[in-house]
Amino acid sequence: MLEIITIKDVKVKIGERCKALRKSNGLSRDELAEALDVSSTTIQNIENGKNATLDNILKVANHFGLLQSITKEIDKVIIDQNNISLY
Amino acid sequence: MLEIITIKDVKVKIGERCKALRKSNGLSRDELAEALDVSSTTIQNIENGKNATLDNILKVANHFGLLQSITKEIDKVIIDQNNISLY
DNA sequence: TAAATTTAACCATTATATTGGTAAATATGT
DNA sequence: ACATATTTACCAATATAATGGTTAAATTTA
Repeated sequence: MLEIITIKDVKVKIGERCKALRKSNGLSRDELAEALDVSSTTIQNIENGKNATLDNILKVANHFGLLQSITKEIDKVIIDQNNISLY
Repeated sequence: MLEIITIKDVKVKIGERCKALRKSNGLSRDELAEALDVSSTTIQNIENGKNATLDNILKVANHFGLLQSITKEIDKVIIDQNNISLY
């Protein structure tokens, strides 16, 4: 089963995750936007999978304490690359 | 040992990884830039941890076949969030 | 039901990432 | 040593993300 994942797919997935994190923390878009010092339109764009800056994506991640995890996962992605399966 | 990781740290790390991937594939910045249809300045900025768009970061990841891994890691980050340790 | 909140979609302006170019400094190879 | 390739750093122009605002739709709450 070959899953073709596109860049758009990843952006949409990141947006969904940001939205889920915001909801599970009981925040409105305005509240999160204010906490991150960005506009709520930017939050909206991120959540809808529009193109965004790495900085703002990481601001969201940081607000929910995910920077540490992300750092670890970046390292793991490299390891995965070295152990890639051809089948 | 409390490690305080900043947004800048993550951007620098991502840049280092992009550079390592490019090098290990024997590409110059110009070659990678042309392959991704972006300018070599953009590659330079990414590698130096400057702010960039999610789209261009994912273009690099996609070129080296990392989209699949990234997708999985996004899911994992959420799981990590739920199992977060307080100590 | 109505009222309040949140989300969505649009717009003009601002801020900034990207582009394409140049030139200088480093590194690599002959 | 030289020549080549790569990297780095700058710049003005362009493209686009971000902003702040409004309005409408959708959802939630009373």
